[in-house]
This record gives sequence, structure tokens and C-alpha cells, in this order.
Amino acid sequence: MATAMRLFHQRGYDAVGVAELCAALGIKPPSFYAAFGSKLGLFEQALRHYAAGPANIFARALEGGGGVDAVIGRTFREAARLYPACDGVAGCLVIDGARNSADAEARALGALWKADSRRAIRDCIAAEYPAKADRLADLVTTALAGMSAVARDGADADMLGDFAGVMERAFRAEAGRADD
Amino acid sequence: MATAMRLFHQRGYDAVGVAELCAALGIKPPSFYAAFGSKLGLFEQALRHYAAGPANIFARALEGGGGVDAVIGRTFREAARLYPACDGVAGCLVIDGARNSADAEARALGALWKADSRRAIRDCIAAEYPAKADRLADLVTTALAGMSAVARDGADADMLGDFAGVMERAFRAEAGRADD
DNA sequence: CATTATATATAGCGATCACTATATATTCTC
DNA sequence: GAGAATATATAGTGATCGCTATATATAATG
Repeated sequence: MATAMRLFHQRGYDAVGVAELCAALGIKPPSFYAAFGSKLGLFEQALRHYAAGPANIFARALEGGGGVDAVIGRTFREAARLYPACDGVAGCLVIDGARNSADAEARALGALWKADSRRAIRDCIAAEYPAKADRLADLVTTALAGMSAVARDGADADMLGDFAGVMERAFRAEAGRADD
Repeated sequence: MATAMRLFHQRGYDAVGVAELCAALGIKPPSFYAAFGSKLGLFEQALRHYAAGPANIFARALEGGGGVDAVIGRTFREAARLYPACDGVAGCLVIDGARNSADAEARALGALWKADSRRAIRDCIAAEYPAKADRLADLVTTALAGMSAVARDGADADMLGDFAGVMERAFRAEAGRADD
């Protein structure tokens, strides 16, 4: 399972074939389909596994407690620590795993988890900044999408750490800003 | 040409087949290969055409003149105007056109243009902020990557406009910040 | 041990991939 | 108008895609 998740994470949904997944799992196609139903079924499990584990940076940042500013700051810093390439895996599986996939269902699955993640971020922010929860949530998710993208393009931990610092300051500035 | 570029832009390099490109161009495979050499050859032309046109938001922002802060601010705002979906096309072809492609050469081509674009941004910033040109350039490219990604995921002009405003303020703040 | 049920492997399904060999039509030169 | 050169279309190359029908091995039950 973790092996298959790794492959999807490394190269994206389309670029990983069922044959390769079978080889990685040490099984043959019929067993693959008996176990997961379809390639999409395995991808769904991979996303679930990913979101339930330590890669769910916002969930981890939440556990640290503190106010919204602190949680969001930790979220950015966790992303900067987790996203850079490690054993060929970079960025976020949820954000980029189904990107540019030719399979509409795979894209929809990615969108579903992205929406879920955004909702969690938004709800957290709303506790302190109800009026601007949506805009601040968009700020966070867009920044994370950028971090995942450049990480997949080769950005290292230093660069992402700098960006995380910038975004943490930007978040505090925007949260405290008077509305237009 | 513009038709093929549109297809790559819409769905990414891998998700567009040669057969579909031929149909869109109104030619048959042999003529396709006589004209472009390969699918990759057409993609290269598409990237060149894209970077030479109005989609090169930084080039457009530069033409407006003014200081670095103004140019970068316009860059973000132009991205917010250009990236939202229009006729099924969203985000940036250079940033996301080859993302998750199984073809290493296509990915390399995308990386090449991304590096070129980053260099232009860096050089512009260096004129006023030589000591922190690299860090500020990373700030801009990462933000643009995030904007392209969320635009491809459905973000609208309002959302991206807000983010552009945030990033413009963040850029000015970071540019004026004392070094750590 | 015989029989039934379960799970595995072999092999191959049709479809699509990027790409091309061959043949036909067209255009240019003389 | 005849012949040579160019460009087009038809058709199909092997490879790979996700997926499965059939057959064989294993395990559970009587």
C-alpha cells in the first residue's frame, strides 16, 4: 500500500501503470483487481492513507495547539520540511497526484480531498477571523499549492523554508489588516 | 499552432494525443511528423509561441515600467487576470503544461522555460535588491506556481486577485525587511 | 481421501499510444 | 504534355494502456 502510494506520489496518477503497481506490490493483475477493484480504487486508498498519515501537515500543525496564527505558521513550516524531494518523492500527493491526469475520476478524487483539506483550514481560521476565513484559507491553500509545485520542480528545504517564513508573516499581516 | 498550444495548455502534454492534435490541425500523421518532427517538437513550438505572446505575464509587466515593486505587483495582477479558466484553459502552460508527464524530455523542456522565466524575474529584482534577488525571485515564482495550480483547479479571478494583492504586499514587505 | 470453494497465474482482451512504410495524388521542371 | 520531385493519405507498425477470461494450484469442508 505504502509502496503504491509512493509511486503515485512520485510520478502522478497517469504515469504509473497497473503493471508497475503489480510488480511493486508483488502480485499479479487478477489479484490486483480482486484487492482494489481498479487502478482508481488503489489511488483512492492511497489518498486516504496519505491524508491519514503524517503527510497531513495541517492536521499535524493543529495538534500543536495555539492560536490560528501559530497553527498556520506551523503548517507552512511543516510543508517546507515535508515537500522537498526525499527519495524521489516531492510535494503533496493530494495537491498534485492527479494533476493533468487524463482520467476525470482521478482528478475528481484529488479535488475531493483538496476540498476537504481546505474546509479544515477554513474552519480553523474562522474561529478567530470569521469575516475573512475564506480569503485567508485561499491564501493558505494557494501558497501550499505553490510550494508543492516548486518542490516537485526541485526546490529544496531552504528555499521552501524561506517561502514559509514569508507566508507566515503575510498571513499575520492579512489577518490583522483592516478590510478594504 | 495556436490550436495545438491550446490543447496542451488545457490538458497537459501527456493527456493530448497525436491523433487529436492532427485532427485539430486538420492534417494527417505523416504531415504532422514532416512539420514538427515529433509530438515533443510541437510542444517545444507551443512553449515558444506561448512565451513569445501575451501569456508571458512578466514580460508584459516589465513593459509597464516603474520600479521593481511596481513590476512585480503588475506581474501578480496579470497572473490573476490571465490564469482563471477561459474557454477551458487555465493556469500557465510553462508552469503546468508538462507537470506529471511520463516523458522526461517534455518535463525537461518545461523546466528549461521555467528557469528562463525565473532568470528574467531575478535579473529585474537584482537591479534594486541585489542582495536578496534570489530569495525574492523564489517568492515570486512560487506564488505564481500556486496561482497557476489553483487556477487549474478552478479558482476564479476574484480569488486570484485577492491572492495577488496579498503577494504584492508581501513582496514589498520582504524587499524592505532587514536581513535576518 | 474426495469434493468443493477460493485464490493465484498464464495469457490475452480491445483500445490507444507515438510513429512510419507504402502508395497515391499533386506540383514543378523541361 | 512527359517525367521528376514533393507532399499527401491509407493503413498499419510494435508497444503499452487498464482490465479480464480461462486454467491451474491451493485451501477448506465433508
